[in-house]
Amino acid sequence: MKQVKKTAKQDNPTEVRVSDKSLRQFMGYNIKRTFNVFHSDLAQVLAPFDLRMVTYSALVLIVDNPGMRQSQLADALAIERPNLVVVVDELERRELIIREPSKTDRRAYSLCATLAGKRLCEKASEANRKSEENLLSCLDDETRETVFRALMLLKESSAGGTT
Amino acid sequence: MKQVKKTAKQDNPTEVRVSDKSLRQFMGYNIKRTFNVFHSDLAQVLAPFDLRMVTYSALVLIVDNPGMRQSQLADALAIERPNLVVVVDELERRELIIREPSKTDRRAYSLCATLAGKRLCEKASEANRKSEENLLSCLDDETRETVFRALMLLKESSAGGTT
DNA sequence: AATAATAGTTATTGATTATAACTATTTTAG
DNA sequence: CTAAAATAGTTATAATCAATAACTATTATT
Repeated sequence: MKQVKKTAKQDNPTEVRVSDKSLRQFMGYNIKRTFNVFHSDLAQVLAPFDLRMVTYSALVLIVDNPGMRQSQLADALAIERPNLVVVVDELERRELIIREPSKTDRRAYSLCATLAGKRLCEKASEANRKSEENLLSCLDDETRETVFRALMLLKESSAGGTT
Repeated sequence: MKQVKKTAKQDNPTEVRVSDKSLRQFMGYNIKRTFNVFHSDLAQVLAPFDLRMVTYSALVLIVDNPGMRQSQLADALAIERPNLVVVVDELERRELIIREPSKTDRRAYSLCATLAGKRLCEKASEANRKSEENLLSCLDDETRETVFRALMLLKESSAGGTT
């Protein structure tokens, strides 16, 4: 991550504060900056569990959708199949999930979380909830609900969701 | 959304729709998916101007802050100085900005937009506004304002980013 | 039976992001 | 004033992430 530094040079007229007021008028800019906050926060929250955002998201989806296929997982995560392989490999190596051959299609694997996987998932999600609660503490309940619904509408307005 | 194929396998229980309901409960997840929508939209909007998100953002900041230094720009964009060099190089090569040696500090450059840079910036911003207006059309004015203020609060709650 | 399509994989490339070290200055400390 | 530290911009390089083509083994289509 990037740290903001403060220079000692204050008397120089070119050292005036940088304005991003034009960019702030765009919703996309504000969403990006806000996402950065949530992203770096989540990275810190997940670090103790040795999970990254993508491995965590994958684990949650597998816990919620036992028996799902890798291609479904790739679709849900909006990442390419080849890039998912290493993610699933890691989860399997750590015995958080198992890959068992599908009974009905011998090309495919069924992904299921192990007990350890479910436990880790629950702990990580609980930590995530706590941390988000903290981040969201600056908003009252009604505002949260409004923002929540608005984001749902926005992200589904553009069909598919795949980047 | 992805449609499950109507094949003979439709009766296979593993072919069931994937649920992301656990992830949806997290604001961070919804913000990320929403950002993806805005990001890919912006990429399409900027393509005709031969601008990427980072070159566009840099240009806007330089237009708004004439004489700013590269290190200030890097801070404002939250990217590393070395990675900014190629961005500034490109903007200068295309004669959208000029890099002139600072009068007061011979290590530094003052960045200023050219007339062409200002014009391109204005056109790109106008296209961006139109496109965002379209994306935001699913929200009424009051909701937009609420979301806007909420994002401002959230992104500034965690002290960082653009000063 | 021949052909096309799919699931997962490998290899590879390109883009993005981060780190270390260099130069030319400027600032600070003794 | 001089020596050491800090800063602005740069280069080179490494690490990470995302995208594409092609391969295998199956399954589906005609």
